[in-house]
Amino acid sequence: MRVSRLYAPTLRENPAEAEIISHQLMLRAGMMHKVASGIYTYMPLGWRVMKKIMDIIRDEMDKVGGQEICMPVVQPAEIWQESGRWQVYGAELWRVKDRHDRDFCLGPTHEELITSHIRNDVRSYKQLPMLPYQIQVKFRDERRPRFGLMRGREFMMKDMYSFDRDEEALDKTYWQLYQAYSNIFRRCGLNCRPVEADSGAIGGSGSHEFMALSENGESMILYCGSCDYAATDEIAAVEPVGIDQSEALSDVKEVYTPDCMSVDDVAAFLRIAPAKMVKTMCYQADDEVVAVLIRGDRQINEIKLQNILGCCNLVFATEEAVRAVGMEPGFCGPVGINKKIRVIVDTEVPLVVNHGCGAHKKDYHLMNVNYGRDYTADVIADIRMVEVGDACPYCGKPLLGARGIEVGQVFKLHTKYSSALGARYIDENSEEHDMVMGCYGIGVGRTMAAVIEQSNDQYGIIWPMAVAPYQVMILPVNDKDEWLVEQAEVLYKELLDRGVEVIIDDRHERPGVKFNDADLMGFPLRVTFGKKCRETGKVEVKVRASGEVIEVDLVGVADLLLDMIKKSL
RNA sequence: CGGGACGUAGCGCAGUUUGGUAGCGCACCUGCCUUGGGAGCAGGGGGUCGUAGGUUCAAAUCCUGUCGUCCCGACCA
Repeated sequence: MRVSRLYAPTLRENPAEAEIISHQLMLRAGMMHKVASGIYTYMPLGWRVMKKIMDIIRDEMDKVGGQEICMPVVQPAEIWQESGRWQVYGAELWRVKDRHDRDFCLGPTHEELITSHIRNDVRSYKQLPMLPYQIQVKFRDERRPRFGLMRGREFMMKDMYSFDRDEEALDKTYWQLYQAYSNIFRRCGLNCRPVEADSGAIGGSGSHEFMALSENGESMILYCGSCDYAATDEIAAVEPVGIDQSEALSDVKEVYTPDCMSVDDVAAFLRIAPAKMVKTMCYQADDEVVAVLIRGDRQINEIKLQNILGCCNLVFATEEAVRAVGMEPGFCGPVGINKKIRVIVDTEVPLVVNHGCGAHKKDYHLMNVNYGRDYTADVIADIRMVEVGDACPYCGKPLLGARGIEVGQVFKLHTKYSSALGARYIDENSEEHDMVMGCYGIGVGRTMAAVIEQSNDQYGIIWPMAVAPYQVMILPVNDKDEWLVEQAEVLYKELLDRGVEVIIDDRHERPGVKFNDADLMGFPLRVTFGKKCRETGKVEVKVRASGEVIEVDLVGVADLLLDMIKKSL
């Protein structure tokens, strides 16, 4: 490629809309254009990177027995109604109608569709496992698209679905994909960490997210510095910590606490630590109101809570709903609570001796309350949001925190979709079983953005060799020097012939402009043809990542470049 | 969906308070000059001021509606 012909409108200044570095650099390097909020055109440089990432993915998918297919973007409503997700999926599901007023949607994911194919095509255990995958555009009408490709409404995603005969086989497939994912992100040059994750609305249990570590990540992860444990803050398990456990139980005392609605108010008013309080929060879980108890200084993890309750909708109960079950908003407590209300208690609460809590009465709290003596729970469970410094659930060492970009996720779906859509097979004994499924996604654009987040400097992008849009840039400093230009052109042709992805900056520009664009676009290797070449026959090879400059004889520079490329792949 | 801000040339912005010929920098085109880190000089092209309506002799500027975009929050395979 010649830069004079390259369709890559570079910008000297950052567009105002871009907040994070990857978004800014992609726009400045002319890799993409915004079309609408969360919808982008990939320009030639951006698309070359996308294709390289996709090829790495294909290679690893094929290695584990995957077979690439391509399913449509538009899907009929029927299969979504069959799985029940037509109702469950909210406004994020982009619904459209055809000219006959029939319902369709733009696929946000393809479990329904692939399962409907497999149920028709696969009947016998002899055909399992089956591992179809695709790299396809997905649509999710996000409430708030953000950060360029990081969270778009239209985005490129690889999704594989596995169909196995039983849990044991699924487990094997799952860990093969887990390993394949580790390979993919390593080959893309990402510093990536798999973490235990919630399986979310897609259902099922057993999931890992692959997190590219980055300050700009949208997810919080907790990990242990001493062992392998790592999890998202959504599910990270925590060990309960006791408070004043040697203290003797005291008698319950009612105290007047005017205008003290929050834990902090009460704790300040009574001069006790918030950790000595227990707060009672009321949630609307589908049709039921539940009371949830947690230590005053802790936060409830609503994902853990929802998983324990097994409900679809979990929201904070309205004041009316709270009053309707006989409680006083702001002064809720577990003692003497309406017996019809389920009480969920965090594992730490029974370990707080002589704690404070609401008295069920406006402007009053109770002191010296104790679990077991004064009240009981329907469920005791870990429903607490993890905090940095909490003990690792495996080895007890303090957990560390980091932010991450979720670039991939592997799920065990079990039989959620196969049973809903009737994907069954016949075993050796002529018995029919639901297939056991898994699904495995990778955000391609997000992976590209994550690479840039992790690999850039003040001058621009620093592409790892494996995903660079071009491996080598040839840069003749002075285009008036015909001899010099000719030497550069000879090398350009030789590299092309030898299969190197090479680009030559043949523009009539001053050197500074060329150097800056080369740095911005981030090509891993740069060969500079300058005065030195005429005087000594040497050119400069500059390594973008390290800044290292090697002076080499023009003769043999192609061999050197091929060698350097090979070593960095 | 709640809160905040912004829509003026491809990009970054000024002009709006106090209505009166639409501007600056970058980019682009021509010429000269320059060629190892976004040079200089001279000339030039490009904008229904998001959009619809209203007030006014006169609207980028004031009023109303509407659309879009971004940020914070809520939400999220």
